[in-house]
Amino acid sequence: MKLSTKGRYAVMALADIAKFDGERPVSLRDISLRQGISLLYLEQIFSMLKKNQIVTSVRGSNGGYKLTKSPEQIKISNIFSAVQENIKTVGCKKESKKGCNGKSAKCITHNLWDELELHINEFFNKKNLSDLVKGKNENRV
Amino acid sequence: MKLSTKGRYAVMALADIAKFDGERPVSLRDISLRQGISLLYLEQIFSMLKKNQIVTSVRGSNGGYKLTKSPEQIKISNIFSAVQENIKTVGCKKESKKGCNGKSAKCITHNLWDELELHINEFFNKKNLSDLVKGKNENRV
DNA sequence: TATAAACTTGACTATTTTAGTATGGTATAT
DNA sequence: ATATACCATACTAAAATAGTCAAGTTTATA
Ligand code: FES
Ligand code: FES
Repeated sequence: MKLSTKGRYAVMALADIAKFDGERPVSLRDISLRQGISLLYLEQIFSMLKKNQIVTSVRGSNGGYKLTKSPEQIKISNIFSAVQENIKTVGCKKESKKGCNGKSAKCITHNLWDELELHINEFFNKKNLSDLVKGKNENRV
Repeated sequence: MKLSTKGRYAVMALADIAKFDGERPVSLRDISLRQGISLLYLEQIFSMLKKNQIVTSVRGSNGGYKLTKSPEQIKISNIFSAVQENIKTVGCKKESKKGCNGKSAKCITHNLWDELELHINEFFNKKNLSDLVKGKNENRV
């Protein structure tokens, strides 16, 4: 079980914007250089973030992206669902009455994985962007 | 982020043994039929479980596998580490002083992922096999 | 003692997911 | 004008996952 780069980079990039936020929008080029993420990959990610109203864009020279809300209002769970990074712990389709492996009933472990998923989602709901930017004085980039 | 079948099946199969535990060892063939998991795949998984002393084996006809400890004593985290299903939330090497993407310092999101990993591992440390088998009266297989 | 059930080991492979690239645009500040 | 920066779609290489295959060894039981 590994967290994919898409979700991690999305949070990383948005935290970068939150940190360097000001009058002017932040360009992907700057984020790319500061965070060491491919520019082309960032464009792909930000296309999704924009579609889901996490950011707005300013085109043209000196353009870039801005957060639509204050960092406190942007939860990690919002970011993750925007880039379609979702946690799947169960082996079955959740809504379906059927279990995994085509069995007719939910398997013996189903509740365990379900509970885990709940735990993780709770964590992502509690955390927001400002939690990441708070320690501006620390030597993190 | 998806939980792999290796970890899920391992827990599933061990819960099956816990449930049908008795004098005789439980054969992989029975587990395969009851849980709908490929016999060949189960063999691979149980080879690891045995190496890590989660189960003992009885060879030959009427043989099979038995738990080495009581279900209460077998934590999900034990099972996961036995089959090498480990959670990776961070993008960097944990021990290294370096951050992800070859940066010299830990990135702005590092602590967040680290905290998440801690949460998940806590969950797996709290849960054991007997938690799964308790509800024998429910209509789960 | 023949036989079948069941564990043991290592290598192999197909599928899926991830993590990007590549290409060819459009909009706008200077 | 032109460079900067967003926008959109398609493609691809690499890694991880989810198994399969082959060739055994061991032992209960008929
Ligand atoms: S995980 Fe849902 S039925 Fe097995
Ligand atoms: S996750 Fe550890 S440095 Fe980025």
